[in-house]
Amino acid sequence: MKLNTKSRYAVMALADMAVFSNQKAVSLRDISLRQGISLLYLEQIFLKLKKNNIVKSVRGINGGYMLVKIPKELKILDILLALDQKVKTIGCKKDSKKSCNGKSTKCITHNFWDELDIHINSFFESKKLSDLLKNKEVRY
Amino acid sequence: MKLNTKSRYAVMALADMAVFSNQKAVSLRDISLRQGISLLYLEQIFLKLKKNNIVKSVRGINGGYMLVKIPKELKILDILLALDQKVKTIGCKKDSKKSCNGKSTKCITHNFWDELDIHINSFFESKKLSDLLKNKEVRY
DNA sequence: ATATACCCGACTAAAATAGTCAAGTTTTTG
DNA sequence: CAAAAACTTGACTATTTTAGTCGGGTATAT
Repeated sequence: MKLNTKSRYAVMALADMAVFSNQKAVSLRDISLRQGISLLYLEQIFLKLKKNNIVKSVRGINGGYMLVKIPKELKILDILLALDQKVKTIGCKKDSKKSCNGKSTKCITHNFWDELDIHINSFFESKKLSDLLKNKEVRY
Repeated sequence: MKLNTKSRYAVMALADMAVFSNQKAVSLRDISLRQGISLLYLEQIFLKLKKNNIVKSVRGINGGYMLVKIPKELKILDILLALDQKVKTIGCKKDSKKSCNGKSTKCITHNFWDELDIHINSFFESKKLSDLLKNKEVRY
């Protein structure tokens, strides 16, 4: 039950941007240095964030990325969805051969997993990027 | 963000037992047939459930497994822990080279992941095996 | 006796993960 | 204009994890 590094790095990087951008574009190079994330990997991640309209890019020297929304309005869920990290704790398609068929005693647990997904989803839905920055233990 | 099949099958199998055992041991063969889970895989799963005192075994003909606790008292969390499915959504050890170090802006998000873990954990902690059986849509 | 069912460690194929690499394009600044 | 900074994109790959299987046990009811 792990979140993958792409999602984690995405959230870290966006939090970094929220802290360090002052209405200016933040370069991946800077994020890479501050957060210790491979630049090449960040590029891959930001490609998706851009496609999903989480960030916008500024090309050329002094370019970089900017948040499309203010941190207070950016849901963590939207970040995860941008990286295809659907919160679906089991892959139980109705008509797949490899999984339960929804009938009889098979999938007794079906509704339980749905509840779990809702529980987790609602957490990510309720949390905004700005919520991460309130953290007392963080030093800038 | 997926639960592995071992954990899922464990919960399914135990729910099956709760439904079909009448104070009698339930054989893995029966569970395997009803739930469509490989017998060999079930054996591996039940080995762990037994080691962690979730079930007890009865050997020989007419043998099988029995729940140690009644479904109302068996937490889903205990089942997951038996299969090493710790709810730890990121692997962020303090002194690992591969992860954040807890200092400075690195791991801005640290506390957030902790919160997430707590959120999910408390779900599994609050749910009992008996909660799965109330499901209207299940037909026996 | 013998069939049924638990016991247990080792093994493996396939998929997912966590990146890297190469070869660009765009834009600013000197 | 040239050069450098920084975004763009698809393809590639090593490692790890997952989802099992296999083989050879042991215990016990009938």
